[in-house]
This record gives sequence, C-alpha cells and structure tokens, in this order.
Amino acid sequence: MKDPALIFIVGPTAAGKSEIALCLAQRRNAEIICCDAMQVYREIAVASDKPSAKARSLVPHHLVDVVSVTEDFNVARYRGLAAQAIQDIQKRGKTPLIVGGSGMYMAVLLDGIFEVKAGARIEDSSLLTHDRLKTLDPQAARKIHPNDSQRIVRALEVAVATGQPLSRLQQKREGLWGTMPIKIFALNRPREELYQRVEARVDEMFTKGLVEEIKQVSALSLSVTARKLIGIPEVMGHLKGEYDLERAKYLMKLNTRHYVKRQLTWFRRDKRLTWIDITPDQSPEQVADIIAGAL
RNA sequence: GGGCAGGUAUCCAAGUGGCUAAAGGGCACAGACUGUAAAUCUGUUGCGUCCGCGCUUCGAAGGUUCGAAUCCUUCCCUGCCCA
Repeated sequence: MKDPALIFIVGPTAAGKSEIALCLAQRRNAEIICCDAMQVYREIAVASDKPSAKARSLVPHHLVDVVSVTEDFNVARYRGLAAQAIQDIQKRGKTPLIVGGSGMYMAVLLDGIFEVKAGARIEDSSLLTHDRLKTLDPQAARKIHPNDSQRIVRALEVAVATGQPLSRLQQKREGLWGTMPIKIFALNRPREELYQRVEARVDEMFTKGLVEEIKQVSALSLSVTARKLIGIPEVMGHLKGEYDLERAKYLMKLNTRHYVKRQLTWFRRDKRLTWIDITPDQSPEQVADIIAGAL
C-alpha cells in the first residue's frame, strides 16, 4: 500500500513520539522533520530533549540544530525551512515524517501563514493598548482578551505595518492541507502516566548534565525566544542563588506538566488528527505497527 | 509544669459579630490561540442542583446572641521559649 505524501506524529511532551517515529521511519523509508520550537537551537541538547546521535545516524532528522540560541526564531522561519525539507525529501522519493509537539508549528505548516515584513516594532508602549486595537482592528480586538498583551502588541504592529487588520490577513493563508494526501497521528497516554513520564524525564535531564548545559548557555546573550525554553529560567534561578536545586527541579516538572496540558488543548481542537491512545504495556514498535496499519 | 504563638476549604493564607461558602495565591481541571507558542491569555474549583436555590464547613464540644469562622468556657493538637 502507498503511504500518504506526508505523515505527522504529534502529541504532548513525553508521550513517546520520537522513539515511535524512529521505528516508523525505519520501516517506511521516511526521514524525520522535527516540529519543535526548541530543538532548532544548536547549543541546547539536554533541555530540549533532542534526538540522540544514534537516532540521527539511523534516520536523517531535519530542522534540528538550525540556529543559535542568540538568534530569534519563529514560526515563519520554521515554515520556510520545513517546506524546503519536505520538498527535498519527497524529491528523493522518501516520505517526510513530521514529528513534534509544537502545535502552532504544525498548524502553520498545514494551514499557512500570511507574510508581514518584520521590524514593525512600536516603541511607545502607551500606544500598545487594547483600546487602540479596538479602533484599528475591531474584529481582532473582540477576539483578543484585554489582558493578553502579547497578542495585542502583535495585532497592533501588524495593523500599523500593513495598514490592514490582522483579522483580515489571517484569512488569506495557504498551507499544505488539501494539496497532497496527509495523515496526522496524535499520540496520547493517560494523564497520570504522562505526568510520571515528564517527571522521570526531568530527573534524567539533571543526571545528563542539564545544569552544566544551562550554565554554559547562560553566558551567551539569549534571544527572547530561546530563553523561554523550559529549564533555562528554572535552572538560572537556582544558579543565581534564588532557590536550591530541588526547587529548580520541581519548577521544571511543574512547568512541563502545564505545557503538556496546553499541548493537549491545542491538539484536541484539531479534528483532522487521528488519536492513538497508548497503554503502558505497549512498546514503541507496537505503536509504530498500529500507526503503519492505519496509514 | 509555666509562658507565648497558632489550628480556616486539596495546599499556603486573609478574615475578629450580619454585606462570608468564606479575600488572595497555589495545585488540579477545562478553554482560547496563526511571526515570542516550551510563549501569552481566559474560565471553573465545599457538596448537590429542575441554576431559583438547597445542604454541610473555619481543631472538638458546649454556651452567649435575632445572628458566630469571628465573643465566652472547657478540652484536644502543633510550634517556639522558660523550667
């Protein structure tokens, strides 16, 4: 049977995506494209839970280690690089397997994004208000909560830079969905188990040298986007002497659990996904079999 | 044994007679989301509910009062200090 042109494996952190994808890729002549907002950073390996050297020698992984933590990264850049990788892989007669937990990155690949040239920063913060957005883009203002400053700023910057409301631009988007056969699988496990796996993973990161990694990285001037990676603020707080190591570990676990929850909310909304509920006794190979059978 | 401080919902914590099922925060759960997304933001959170309201809570038991988490009595427990 013929594989779809594009396969996605998404889901929350610690669901087991990477391992399962590796199995699937090997038996389907596929190459992996990471769909992850943090694994793109070169200097971070432990904290971003990057695929191992071994995994990468077995199956080519794309969109890993593509920028420095000193650089800003965003969905638009991701989309450009990923689109190129998809084309290249398909040209070689192989199947791109897109794997990761960054919901918005997946959405942008699928549904596209509109182009707005960067550099539209508004300096005067008194202009960055919800009230002003109401006059410039009433529709966006209605959708964005008055407390959601990040979105207010973006909507205002777009409105000012383009003269067009964000709400209208967002309708003019084109993605991959509909242009080729695409199959999307979302991995999930019982919440309790997911959280246990998160905690185990965080503990493991510490034994793998997380603190050392963060210490080195913190000497660089981190970009706004890179410094948000879970692990960096938590460990840096400890390095600055604000609390002990246990506390840093606890905070990382907590923040990762919250993140898992948000990921699930994001993915649950997208009705194009096929959910795979994994039970504790299933091996990555078995899950890969199930996915292969559903292609 | 004596002195002081304190015991409030799943956790921390405010509240010292009515406007209190009880501020605020945390956890948990749910949701939004399109160039920071591992981000940012929202809602619910004693129990039940025909969503009108009903029921049970503030260490325990009694008492004062029209009315108590708040006042009085006794008891139990925790922390610190003195012996």
